[in-house]
Amino acid sequence: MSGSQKVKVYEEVLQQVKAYIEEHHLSPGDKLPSERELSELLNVGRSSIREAFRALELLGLIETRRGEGTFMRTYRPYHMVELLSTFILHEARTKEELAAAKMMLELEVINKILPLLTEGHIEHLTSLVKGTNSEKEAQTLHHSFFQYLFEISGNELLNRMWQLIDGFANTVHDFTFSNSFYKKVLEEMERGKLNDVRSWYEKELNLSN
Amino acid sequence: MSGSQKVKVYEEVLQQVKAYIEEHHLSPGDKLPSERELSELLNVGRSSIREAFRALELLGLIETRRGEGTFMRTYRPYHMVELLSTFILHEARTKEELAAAKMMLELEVINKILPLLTEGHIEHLTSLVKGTNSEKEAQTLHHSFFQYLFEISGNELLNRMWQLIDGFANTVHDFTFSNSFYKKVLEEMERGKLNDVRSWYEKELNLSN
DNA sequence: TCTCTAAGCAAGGTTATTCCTCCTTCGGGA
DNA sequence: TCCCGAAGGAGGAATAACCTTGCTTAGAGA
Repeated sequence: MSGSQKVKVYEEVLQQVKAYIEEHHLSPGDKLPSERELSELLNVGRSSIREAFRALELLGLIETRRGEGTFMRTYRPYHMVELLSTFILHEARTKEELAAAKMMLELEVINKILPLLTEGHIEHLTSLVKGTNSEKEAQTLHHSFFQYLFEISGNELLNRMWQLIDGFANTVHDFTFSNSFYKKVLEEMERGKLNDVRSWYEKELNLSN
Repeated sequence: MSGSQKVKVYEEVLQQVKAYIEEHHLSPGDKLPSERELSELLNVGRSSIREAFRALELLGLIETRRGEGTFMRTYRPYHMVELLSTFILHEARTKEELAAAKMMLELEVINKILPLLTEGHIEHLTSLVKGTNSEKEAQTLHHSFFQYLFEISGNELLNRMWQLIDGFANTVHDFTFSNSFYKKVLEEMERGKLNDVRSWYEKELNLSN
C-alpha cells in the first residue's frame, strides 16, 4: 500500500531542536534545555531526545557535559570527519567531487581578497611559506595559508564551507602542494592577477595523485 | 578508578562497529547485526547501540529499515550536508555572503562544463532563455538554467551545495537577472571564454540590490 | 497441486523506569 | 571569611515492555 512515509521521531526532534535554536536565537556557548525538559516539551521519550543529541554531537554541532547540560558549540568538524574517513576511502566519485569543491573555494577566496590585500598580509603569508621546510608541515601550511585568506575575506559562510570540505578532503586524499605553488600564488597576488593560479592548482593536484 | 571515564559507550560502539565492518569486509548493501545481537555481543544496552546507529544513519553511512535490519550504504554526504548547512547558515548568513557563495557556485559550474558543452546543450539553454519573457518567470529561468548546467557537470556535491544556497538566497533576497545576462553567458559559452562573465554577474547583482 | 491466508517470528521504533555518576550550588560550622 | 559536605540537577546507561512492519511458513480450501 502507501509507502510508509514514517518520519522517525529522532528526525522530528532534530527539526524541533533546530527550530528551538532559531526561535531563541541561541549562539555557541548557550545552553539547550535538558534532555528531560525537551522530552516533556516535545512529548517524546527521553531516548529519542538522546538519539537526536548524540547525532548532533557526532556532527560537532553541540556538546554535552555530564551533570551540566547540553550546549551549542562553535562548529568543529573534527570528530565526524575522523569517523567518516574510514568508511569512504574507496569511493572515487565523491573523492573527485570533494577535490573540485575544495579547489573552487580556495580559488574563490584568493580572488575575493585580491582588492583587500595589504603589504602586511603578503608579509605574513610569505613568512608562513618560508617557515615551512619539512614535508610533514606541508598540510599544516596549506591549512593555515588558506585559513588566513578566509579570515581576510571576512566571509564566514565561505570559510565554514571550506573548513568542512577541507576536513573531508584531507581524510580521503593527501593534498600536498609543493612549496613553489604558494610562492607563485604570492607573486601573482602582488601583481593583482590570478588568471593562471587555476592551472597551477590543477598541476599540483596531478602531481599528488 | 581514575575518576572520569570520559569515553561514552556509544562512541565505543562506533569504534566497535567500524572494526566489525572491517573485519567482516562489509560492503554497501550488506547487513549489520541486529541491535539486540550487537547489544549482547558488545555487552552494552540496546539504547547505546541505537544512539550509535542513529548517528551513523545521520551521517549517511548506514540505513535502517524497520522490521528488516540495518544495512551498509553507499556513502552520500548530501544528507548530512543539508543538516549541517542549515546550522552553519544560521550562524553566518548575511545577504552578501549568500550572494557571494551563490555566485561562486554558478560561475564554477559554467567553468566546469565548458569543455563538455555540445550543440545540443546550447540549443536547450537558448530555448530556455527565449521562452522566458515575463518577469514572473525570471526566477524559474535562473533556477532551470543553472540546474541544467549542474546536471551536465555531473558533480552532485556542487549541485547540492548550490541548491541549498540558492534556496536560502531566494528567501532572503530576490535575485533577478535580466534576460540579456543569459544571452551573454551563452555567447561566451560558444566562444569557450568566460573571463568576463564574472563582471556581468556582478553588475546584475548591483542592479538588483 | 496450487493459491491464499493466518500465525509466528525477527527486527526496528518508542517509551518508561530505574539506578548511577558527575557537577554545581548553597548553607552551616570552624 | 573560608571550607566542606549534603542536596539537587543533569547526563549516562541498562533494561523491560509494547508496538509496528515485513518476511516466512504452514495449513486450509479450491
